[in-house]
Amino acid sequence: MRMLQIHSDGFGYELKRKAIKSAEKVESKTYSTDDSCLVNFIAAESSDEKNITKASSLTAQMIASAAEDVKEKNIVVYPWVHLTEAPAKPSVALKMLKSVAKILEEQGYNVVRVPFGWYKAFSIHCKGHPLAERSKVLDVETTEITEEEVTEGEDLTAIKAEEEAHSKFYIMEPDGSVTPVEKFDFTGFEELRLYVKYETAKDRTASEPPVHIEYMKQLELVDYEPGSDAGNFRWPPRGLTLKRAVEERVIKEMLEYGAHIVQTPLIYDYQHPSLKSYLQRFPSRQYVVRSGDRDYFARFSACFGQFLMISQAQVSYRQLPLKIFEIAPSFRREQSGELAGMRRPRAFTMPDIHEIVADVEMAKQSILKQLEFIMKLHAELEIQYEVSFRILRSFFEEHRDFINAVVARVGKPVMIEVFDERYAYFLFKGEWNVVDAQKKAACLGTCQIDVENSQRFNITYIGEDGKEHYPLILHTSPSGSIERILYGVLEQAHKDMKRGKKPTLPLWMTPVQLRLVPVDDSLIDYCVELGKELDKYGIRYEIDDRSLTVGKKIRSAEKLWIPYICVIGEREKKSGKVSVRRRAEGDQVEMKIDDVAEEIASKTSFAPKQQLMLPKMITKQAIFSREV
RNA sequence: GCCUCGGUGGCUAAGUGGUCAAGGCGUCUGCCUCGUAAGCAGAAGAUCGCGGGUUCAAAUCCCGCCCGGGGCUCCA
Repeated sequence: MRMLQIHSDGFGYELKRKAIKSAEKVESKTYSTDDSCLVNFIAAESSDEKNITKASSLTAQMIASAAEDVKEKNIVVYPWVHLTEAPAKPSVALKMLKSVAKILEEQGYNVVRVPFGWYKAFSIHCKGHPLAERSKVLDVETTEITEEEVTEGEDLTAIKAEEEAHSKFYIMEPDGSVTPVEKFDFTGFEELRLYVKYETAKDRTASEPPVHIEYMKQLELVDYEPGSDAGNFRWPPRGLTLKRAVEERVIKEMLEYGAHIVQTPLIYDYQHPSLKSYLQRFPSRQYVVRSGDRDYFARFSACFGQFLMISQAQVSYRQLPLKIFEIAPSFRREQSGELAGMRRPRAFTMPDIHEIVADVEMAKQSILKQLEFIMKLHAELEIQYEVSFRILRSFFEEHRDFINAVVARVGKPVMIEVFDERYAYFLFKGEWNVVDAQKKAACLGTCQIDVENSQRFNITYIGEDGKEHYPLILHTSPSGSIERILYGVLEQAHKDMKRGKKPTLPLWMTPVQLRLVPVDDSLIDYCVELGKELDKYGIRYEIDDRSLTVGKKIRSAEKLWIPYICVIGEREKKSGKVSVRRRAEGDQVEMKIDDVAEEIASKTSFAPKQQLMLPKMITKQAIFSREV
């Protein structure tokens, strides 16, 4: 906000014509007074948009203080955009000026607010005393520091630092060579080209909706819930089956990695000292939960719950690296315009592991180990992904061998962002991204070296010397949120379809792996018998017991992308085999039911057995959003 | 949050001021007992997102709100 203040003998204006479409409606086009008044020409700036309330109240404060100095009760608030080169949007400016006027009125001043959005003539007569002409500049953020009560350790400079930090983008190849992105030959790396373009040029135009949204409804996986807040989804049984299958898969991997599995609360106290400080890092995007006369926020990640838990645990150097894992919902109240299906919801399920390490050396070793499960899980998603690393320049230069080893393990060219000043809690961050049909990118897995939060949350371990030490913390999501995974696999299915392949979901997570299709009603009982064999292998199947033609039943199963469709008639009952349509192979073969089960089981042996979470008989299943 | 486009039975979708709001899918009933992507016939199902306004008359025009898509911004 910028402001020119004139203490004047009298003031008048006349509206000439509208300067902008959204000019305020007015009753009278002229105003004039001979009374003494303090005229404030005010320009709202784009920086004020970050916190209009604060900007308004500080501006009002400045005016009141100036009015106090010259003992003036009459105030004129005059919108004058020409004071700044970075004006706020008109709507914001108007909101702010209205708010300033209101605050001053409440304090007992006589306020005249000059209409917004008009070309005006005005007359003024400056009193000419030493305090009669003054100008003020308000920076919402820096002023906030001096005006607000700030507890020790709070770091308000971070957000600003992030804006000002400047960084360079490179492509790093598995052999360790580094090329600035603008000089790299992307031939053969089309998705990496798109990803880099998205990250650096910030080209974000899309005309079509994200393709996964259509599929998520048709396949009856997940759907909007108009009765909830935007970005909070409902999961019908097919989708829930998939979600659980993925969750259980990640949990299994984390247990094998040696993690402690925990669960922590969903809501947290705004007033808790560590959390208060942590929240200063981030814009206010929290869901607020009112309980009694106190406010809590719904967690936006699993970090604090785990940090608070570890900070009160007994940890010895003998247990390092110590691994804590949790998978549970998190909530971020993103701006409504940012929401986009499963790419960006407001409620999501995030697998989150925190690894406590003694020092940078141990951190590097652990990262190399984490890379193994991150790479493995992403491979199991059967999606194309692009990897990037964001690294503090000093760390990049001092640990070049480590960076080389990391990129070599990824095994293909990656994007590297090297930044000069640390703008967040990490000095090293890896991201595994998908690029979708809209040419937009979103991050799945991530791993970060956090050098800040052990102090903030007072997390310590007892070293060999018997003394307390602050560790480093590795923040890692082995797979990204379940919602993002679904987004990734559906977008991948779309890419496959464009290349002429039938779209599929990975066999281990697809809700129904096999459907038994009897050619007529008399064979339903036999299908139930066959189902018992499938149960022995933990195969997820259902039986199409509807009275439909075989063609119709096949079509129905194909529309749901069911990977194995088994047709059963008298012939099969006699031969003891079933006729199998295999989606991935695109063929039709005669097999014994045990062999089909064996095949599915062996292709999915790495995943825990997951039950299908609805009745097996299709006539007993409600229709939520599938077509047939 | 701002800008912009949209919302019509469970799904899809025609209708842009004037009779009982078209069709398709699905659902239900009956027939057919069926061999690898849509068998036949009939029936039920809609306060046209919600609220207000303009008009003799509103799904249709205007205002506000809710939900969704896209853009800006943002992405801990």
